Amino acid sequence: MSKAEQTRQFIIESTASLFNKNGFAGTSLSDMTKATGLTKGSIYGNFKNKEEVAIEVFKHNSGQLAKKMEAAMNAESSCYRKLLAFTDFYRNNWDSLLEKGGCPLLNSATEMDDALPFMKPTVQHSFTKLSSRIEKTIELGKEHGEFKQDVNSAQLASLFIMLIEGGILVSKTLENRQHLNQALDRVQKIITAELLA
Amino acid sequence: MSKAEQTRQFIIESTASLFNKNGFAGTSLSDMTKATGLTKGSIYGNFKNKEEVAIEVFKHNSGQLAKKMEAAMNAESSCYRKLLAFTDFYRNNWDSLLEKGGCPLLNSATEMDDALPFMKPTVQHSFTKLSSRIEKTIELGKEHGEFKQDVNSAQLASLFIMLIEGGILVSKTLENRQHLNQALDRVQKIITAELLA
DNA sequence: TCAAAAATATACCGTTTGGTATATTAATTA
DNA sequence: TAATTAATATACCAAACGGTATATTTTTGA
Repeated sequence: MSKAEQTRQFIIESTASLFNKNGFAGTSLSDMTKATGLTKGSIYGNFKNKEEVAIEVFKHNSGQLAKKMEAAMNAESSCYRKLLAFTDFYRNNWDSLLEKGGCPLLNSATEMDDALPFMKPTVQHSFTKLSSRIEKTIELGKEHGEFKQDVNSAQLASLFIMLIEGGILVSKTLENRQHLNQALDRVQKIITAELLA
Repeated sequence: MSKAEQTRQFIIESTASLFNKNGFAGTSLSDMTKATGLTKGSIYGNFKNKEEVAIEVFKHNSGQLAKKMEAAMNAESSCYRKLLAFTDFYRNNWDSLLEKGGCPLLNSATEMDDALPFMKPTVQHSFTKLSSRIEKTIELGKEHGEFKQDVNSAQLASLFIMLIEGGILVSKTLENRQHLNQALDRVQKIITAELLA
């Protein structure tokens, strides 16, 4: 990794929670120089502009989350337990998620859709990737005979994500993780009641 | 209504979708003067600062929504149908909600929690109010013998809101209202399957 | 180790930011 | 209708904004 690549990565990591917490409009270049200890010249030597940093930061934030989740799911063998690992992932990482400013998908999607057109494709892709990851797990479970054959995998995946993101929103807003836990319980209930063969 | 009160209301209404779409940090005073046709002097003659406008705009946005929803629910007599009116409210008003920049609770909650402490109590109150409105309808249904006695009203209300807000988020992000519709279908399914006596 | 290239810092640019003191206009009421 | 008060516009402020040209320092590879 060249020096420039190192610095790029350093800038991304140093401003990761800054952008996730305060958003694009709420994060200034002086915030970024403070967080990195670098100067504007250095940042602009490694990135085209603030937009590029924000996109890379979002990719980093959502990528880190996806990587951790992937590891948790891969540690399980059955598809049923993979899905449980998916829901438990949010239970087990709630505190660290809060520290970093919450779910980057939720945060960026909210600011992006009306105000940051340059972010839209990236955020959409991130959502689709998470959704299809769950969908494929359900599909595989169907092939293995673990799950019922007549369920709509895509719809269930989307439903789980809506429940969980809604749970994160309410729990964060009301500062009470019980709401998210209830949403996760409900997802697990749906898995056992409607998915298991 | 005095001239000042009229102007106050005019400023709030003129900047309502501006704040809902672009957020607090993404809305500048020049955006506000453009939207109102008024000058900074006039705005600051009627409001203490930008924060006060943002708070009043949020109250207006969420209040309008609550008022419409209240009307839809009050038009029904049975609690079961009141809850259906609640879910159908989002189906019937999706387009107009999109025009205005989406759900103000969702938008403000996301920007508020890490970046806008002055907004926190107001947004929290708005969430609680919506939740207790649903909770009370369920409680009333229990009293009337419409609903099962052993359900947890507060938990169900919170669950419905999480599902719907998550549905709004995903539908808006992926520009496909099917997701929200599915979330609403699920809420209605829960009502008939778990709530109806 | 030394020159070429790459990375970082400095110092600046014009513009916009949120906010305010004061002047002007419009509304109210005696 | 005239005097008073209230509402709005004008003109300004210092600070911060995103961004850049250039100088300086570090890496890098020969």
